[in-house]
Amino acid sequence: MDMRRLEVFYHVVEEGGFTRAATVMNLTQPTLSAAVRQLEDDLGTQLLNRLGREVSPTSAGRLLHGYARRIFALRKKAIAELTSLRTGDQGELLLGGSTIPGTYILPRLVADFSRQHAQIRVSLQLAATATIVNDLRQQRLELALIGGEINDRAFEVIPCFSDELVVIVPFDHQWSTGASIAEQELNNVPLLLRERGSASRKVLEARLESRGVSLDPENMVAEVGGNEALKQGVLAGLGAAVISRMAVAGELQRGELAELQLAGGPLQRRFYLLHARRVKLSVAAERFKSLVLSRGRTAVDSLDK
Amino acid sequence: MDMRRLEVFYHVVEEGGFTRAATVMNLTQPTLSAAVRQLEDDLGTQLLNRLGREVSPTSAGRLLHGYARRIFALRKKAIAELTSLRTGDQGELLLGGSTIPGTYILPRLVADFSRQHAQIRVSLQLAATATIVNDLRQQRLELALIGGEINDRAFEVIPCFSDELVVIVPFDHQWSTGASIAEQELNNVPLLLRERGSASRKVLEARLESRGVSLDPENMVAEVGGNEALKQGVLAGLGAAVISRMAVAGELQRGELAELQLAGGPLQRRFYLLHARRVKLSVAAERFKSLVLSRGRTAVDSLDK
DNA sequence: CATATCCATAGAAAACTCCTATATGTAAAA
DNA sequence: TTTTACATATAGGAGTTTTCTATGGATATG
Repeated sequence: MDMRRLEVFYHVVEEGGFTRAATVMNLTQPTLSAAVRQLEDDLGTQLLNRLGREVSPTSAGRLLHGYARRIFALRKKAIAELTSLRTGDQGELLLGGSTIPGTYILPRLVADFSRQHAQIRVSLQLAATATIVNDLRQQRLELALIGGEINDRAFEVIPCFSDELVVIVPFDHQWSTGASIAEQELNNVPLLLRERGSASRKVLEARLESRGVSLDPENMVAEVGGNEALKQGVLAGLGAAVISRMAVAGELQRGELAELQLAGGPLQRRFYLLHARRVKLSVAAERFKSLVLSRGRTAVDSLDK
Repeated sequence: MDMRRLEVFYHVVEEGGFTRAATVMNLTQPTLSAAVRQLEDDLGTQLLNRLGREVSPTSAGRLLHGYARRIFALRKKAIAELTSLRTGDQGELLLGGSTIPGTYILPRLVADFSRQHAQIRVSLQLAATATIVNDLRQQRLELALIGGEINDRAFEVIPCFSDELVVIVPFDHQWSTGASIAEQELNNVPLLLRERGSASRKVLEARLESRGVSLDPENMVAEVGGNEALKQGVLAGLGAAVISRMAVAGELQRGELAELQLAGGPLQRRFYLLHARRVKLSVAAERFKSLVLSRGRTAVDSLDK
């Protein structure tokens, strides 16, 4: 069943005649005549009773007209929704975040964004960097902010926001009065570490390597699979740890944990905003990207110096 | 938004690629490429992300695909319903009947028809002949069985079924023993009549006129607007009446009323099956028409002799 | 009975659809 | 990295379809 002809038929019924319908559709009457006849041939059913003055649908015609109305209403609605999606009035935004940015950075950005774009549903998935990247590739996510570095030309990667890893000890630790320690001294105390492969641990190891120090396995009290658990371990007095400042900002301020300066200077790390290069961003995602960059770009620029 | 292109887009998403969709649609891949591109231009929105290996919809594309699925499902359903309507498997039949045929003939026919075509909803409207004819003209009814004669080439009129008007008197009436009376004798007893213009009255007046008799207004006890009321009047002993045999068959059999033979022979009248000539009958109506004619045609043939 | 109005038909012009051939790009294999 | 396989994009032309103009036929109205 040809949709164009169905549309002609629909208008003919709606206007109660070929000539009137032709006017509405900006076509000529013979065109509509032919279209309806072809539709009737196609369906093998007479759809209209042609009376002299006007035209009325047969029972088959009434049935079909009901369907046609629903079909063209759907089309109209689809166009309207596409338009409002194109102008960014509504839509869905699927975000991903690795642990630190997903916990301490994105929630605030999402809140601000949602306030400005109440019609856009935002979903934020927290997961390991590798999972996030995979979901981006399969388009289960559109945009993500992660901690690990990505070297894949399939993704557009924009450095964005930064974080400092700090050495923390319990507030009553022997070092808690010392303002600064050398990197090698980390081997002199029980140390809690994140798991091998985590971004935090990579940054720490890179710093130690540049100083010619390697971690003494004897000192590792625990390998912990999460920043919160790591923090709890230090709070419990198990030892020292290197952790994102964002994760312990509260505890440091309240004096529950003490912070030490590393001799080699602050341990900086970057976060990265990324999305699949070939997937066109939705208007919503484009807007969120702008928001993230306007907030997080300046912080990175200072790191580059 | 062109429906043909929407259909192409729908299949491309459904099959996950242009080439596969082209195979399914019996078209070539460049055709689909062009169609989707034109659809995207038309809507001003990118609908598909063309990755190297395969193709996936953008968020706009997913939205549109949902609508497309519903639209084409509706079309499919419409075709299915039209087909079952064309083969007469289901549908609606709007019948009309004037008093006598609508009360004493059509109900039985409708019952038989419904038993054979359980899927077809039948509605039967009883009304005066003029109302029925008007409803046929406006297509509120498809087919009707009436008593009055119609002279309008807009209708196909088929004589069908017949009825006899009989003279009835109360069972204890002075005439109730007499087997036959002359027409002019009707003026010698109180007479109940149907209203002027009713088909029954026209038939009676025509017979009297052919005998050179006219009704004596003095004798008319009542002009009654309905056969049932007329019958009750005679049963109550108000006088004699001329009425359809069908309306009093039970009373005659039970001896509650007595029947007289007119000297001029039985007063026959015909019924007519009719429908608007220009309106194509539905399959259901066509079948009902056949049923009516097979039952009612023979009875009429005998009248023509 | 003439007139106005509406639908059907015929044939030609315009538009579009679809195809073939080819280019380009991507992902997996050598 | 280069090759191979596979997928989409592009260009131009053949074929079909759509649409138009002109005209004829049927019906209701004055």
